[in-house]
Amino acid sequence: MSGPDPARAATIVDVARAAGVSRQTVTRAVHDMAGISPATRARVLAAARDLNYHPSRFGRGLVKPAARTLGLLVGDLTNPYYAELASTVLRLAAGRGWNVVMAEPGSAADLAGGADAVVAFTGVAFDPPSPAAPNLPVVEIDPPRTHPGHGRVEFEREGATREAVRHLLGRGVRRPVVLDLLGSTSRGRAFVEAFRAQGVDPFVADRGAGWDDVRPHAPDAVVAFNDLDGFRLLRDLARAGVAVPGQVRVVGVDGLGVGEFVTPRLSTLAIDLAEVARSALDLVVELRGDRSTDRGTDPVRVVAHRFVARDST
Amino acid sequence: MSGPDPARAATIVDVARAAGVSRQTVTRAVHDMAGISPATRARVLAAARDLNYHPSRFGRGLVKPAARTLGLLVGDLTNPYYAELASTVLRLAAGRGWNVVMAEPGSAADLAGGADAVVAFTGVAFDPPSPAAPNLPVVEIDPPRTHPGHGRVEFEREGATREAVRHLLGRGVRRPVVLDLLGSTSRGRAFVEAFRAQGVDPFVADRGAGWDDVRPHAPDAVVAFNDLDGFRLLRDLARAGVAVPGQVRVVGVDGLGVGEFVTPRLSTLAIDLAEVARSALDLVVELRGDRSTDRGTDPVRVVAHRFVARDST
DNA sequence: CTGAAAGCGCTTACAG
DNA sequence: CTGAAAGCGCTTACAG
Repeated sequence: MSGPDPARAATIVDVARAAGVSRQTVTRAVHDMAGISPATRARVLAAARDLNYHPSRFGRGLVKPAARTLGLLVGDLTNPYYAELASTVLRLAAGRGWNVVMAEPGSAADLAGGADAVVAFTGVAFDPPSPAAPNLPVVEIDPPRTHPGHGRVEFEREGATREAVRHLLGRGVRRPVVLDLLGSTSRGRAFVEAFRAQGVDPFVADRGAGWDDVRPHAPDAVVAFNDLDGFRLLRDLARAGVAVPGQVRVVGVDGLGVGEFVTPRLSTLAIDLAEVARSALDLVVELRGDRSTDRGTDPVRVVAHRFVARDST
Repeated sequence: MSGPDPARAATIVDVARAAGVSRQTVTRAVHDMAGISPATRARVLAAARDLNYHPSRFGRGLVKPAARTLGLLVGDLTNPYYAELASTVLRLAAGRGWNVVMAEPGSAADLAGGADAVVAFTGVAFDPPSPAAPNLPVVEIDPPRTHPGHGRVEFEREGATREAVRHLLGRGVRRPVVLDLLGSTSRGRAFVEAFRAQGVDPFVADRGAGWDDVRPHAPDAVVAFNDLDGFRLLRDLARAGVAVPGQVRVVGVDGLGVGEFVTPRLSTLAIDLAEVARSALDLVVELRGDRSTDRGTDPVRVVAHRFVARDST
């Protein structure tokens, strides 16, 4: 009684043996192909069931054209900003016949192993396991620093930031506070510079600062790090009995759709995430085709923010 | 001059030939293994670069243990409800060593081909390509109907719904409107039954109905189809100058975190999506191990909603 | 440090 | 209607 090792997963050969047929007859049954008698098909399918047979993706992929797989590394899906980008990428990728394997930062290593190309949008730099995945096309969205060989979708913030600043100044703002990550990100720097260019020196506090931390500076405007932070600030101001935009004006960054539903509706720097997704996928295709000669300059696309004035300013 | 077909992607053999070495030496170079001279490694890597060589996931997967792949089919990621579930599944799956390939409904066919198991959470039933993926473990979350052989995570709504109804009735509600998908879903039916059990017959309108459509019924409460719809309704009521909860009380369904930030804060039926995700992954594991004998009853987990009373009721 | 051989699990012609 | 053979692209022992 030396049957097949039960610890080992059943293969097509096990099924063939159990059904008393050849391997290709199993293939025919499983794929519902022509040229097989109903009786044989039933017998094979029963054997497959009994053995809990799962066809191997790898064996199959090796021998017939399979969908390309795009690795999508995306910061916290819980933030609608990332979720919306992911949603668009999913739709676009499906349209182009790609599968998408997703991960949030931390499980990046596996991602590179299972993907034919990677798009990363996390706020931190992405370093693929270099030699194990040679020539892996990587596109980073709004990366904190450039990485030679990677494609980039860059965000143009200056124009919209200047517009937001003009908007605030035109409404009498003189004591703005900019909330930014310690160490300062490009979004925070853009606001600080735009204010200074207009002769106003903003106070910069850490992103984590709440209204209580900021209040001593007697601000008449606060630039939140992103919309989600802006929502929280709006709530805290309401609780503290501070009128928005009457006493304090608030601006967010990201352009979340739900900003329409908070009170007051949050003004924000929005970006077209569908365009971002489209640009990223274009770059992936471009990088794949690259013969890796003349890689003098890395491919780049630029997408611009726009200022959306709602009720909070 | 009959070089390799340029249309065909380069394989390990092409690289070996170009570098003048054997296949396994290419493997050594690419995986940064010991037992290869620096000079050889450099030569191989250069050849890989020149030929734009991408190792085949399939060839590799066939021969060494690879991460399992979970297919996650999820309705519109743009809804934070689905996004939060996806986020949890991603985290949990990564912790268990699984990759996750995601899709939104429509590209389901490819999903089944590239995954070792599927979790579906879409609001519609999921039908995998049956014979081509025999024994594919499938778990559906809150499916509209049962499918023999599929695992299910079911939502228990009755308790929380009764609680919400008691809450409303206790505040004087007598003319509630329930917004539901035409054809009625379990969430809508649960509300209707709970109201009737208390001697109140609610008016049922289609989910798409706006405040203008509902107003003629002079409702003193509206049960929205989900939180997102509830946000919209809240906005429309504010514009129409209707006081919430003073004149009309509003309840949502889903328990979105952002419900904390709209005005008034939206009362809702919440569900612990982390628990839902955990249950689904447990079922996947259970189904994979199943020897497909004694499949008398399909595995099921039940997760209960709870009523979260905020300011809109 | 390097290579010849075997084999992973499947499908695609081809023969009968 | 069914099966024997070849081959997809890779890695893992094993030999030198």
